[in-house]
Amino acid sequence: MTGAPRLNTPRLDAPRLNRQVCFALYSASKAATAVYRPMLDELGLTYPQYLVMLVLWEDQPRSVRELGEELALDSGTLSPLLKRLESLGLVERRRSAEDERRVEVFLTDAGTALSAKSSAIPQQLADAAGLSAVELDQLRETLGRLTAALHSSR
Amino acid sequence: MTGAPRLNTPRLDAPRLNRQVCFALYSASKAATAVYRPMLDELGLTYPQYLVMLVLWEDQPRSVRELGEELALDSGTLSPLLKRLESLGLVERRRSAEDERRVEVFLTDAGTALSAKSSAIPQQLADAAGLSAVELDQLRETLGRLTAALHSSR
DNA sequence: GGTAGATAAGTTGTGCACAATTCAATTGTG
DNA sequence: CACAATTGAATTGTGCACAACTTATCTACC
Repeated sequence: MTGAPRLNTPRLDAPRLNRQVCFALYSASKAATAVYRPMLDELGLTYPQYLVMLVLWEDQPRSVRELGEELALDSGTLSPLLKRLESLGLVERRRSAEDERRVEVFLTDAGTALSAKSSAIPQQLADAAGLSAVELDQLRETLGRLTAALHSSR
Repeated sequence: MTGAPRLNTPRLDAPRLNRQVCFALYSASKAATAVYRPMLDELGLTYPQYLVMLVLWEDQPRSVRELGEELALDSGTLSPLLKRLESLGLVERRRSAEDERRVEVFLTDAGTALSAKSSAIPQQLADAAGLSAVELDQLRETLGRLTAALHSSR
């Protein structure tokens, strides 16, 4: 491996490309939440609130810290969001008995029941995406590697 | 084309997959802006402000409406953002003489000069992304199709 | 030329997202 | 045991993002 670096693929304009990729990411993410919005409106949820409910539907209770790790959100975002979910009657927050610093988030019956109402949403999104299952899988994999690389670069 | 529908690729769990893709999108977008943040801090810009400057560096003046079309942002987001750029001394806003409904956004000398200081950012991002130029190109293309499909589904 | 409808920008209100700070509870160490 | 450092959650402040609304201007059509 000596000599001048030489790419075995056509040289692309990486900086401009990268800018386009970052904007494409920002743009696609906004477009996806815009498609979610009318569906989630019927549940009375925002997209971040829906993400929290998805985590809780998988396993509960979860502490605020655990939710934050799963979703990459800090307490500054989660604390008021969870208060809104609580005032909607979907979750309850209780101080942990073992460690009184921790706040455990539980689903209420209404919170558990909401899962059924949300079951059609993923398929609707998949339909709106206009990509094949294989493409979606590849996209998810690439985005996962990208996110990991971006995090490790800090 | 008769008979039961049959996919020529392994059946993947589209709903769960799709949920993962949407979260991966949301997550990657946040990770990218987090990598931008310390670089943009040195310019005194946020990521959305940087996007506006990128558009203006390409061609100016631009009306608020034109900026909104390029970036998919409405006046509720752009009006206060542009005021902040103006108070930073980077842009100027003037009512158009031909159409007094329009507000034209111009770069100041300081705004033009900032372009040079930002020139290293795209390459730094490309480095942090950890993907090849070909992968970035494919990602951009897929995201573009995804965004278009999501928009047309509304 | 007068008026209805469309368009451009701004304002208001709600809800993230995140940095920085605060406070209480817990853990580790001498 | 004491107490410094750490951890978990909440609070404060700034800046998007977007829906809904307001105001001013412009265009079309009569």
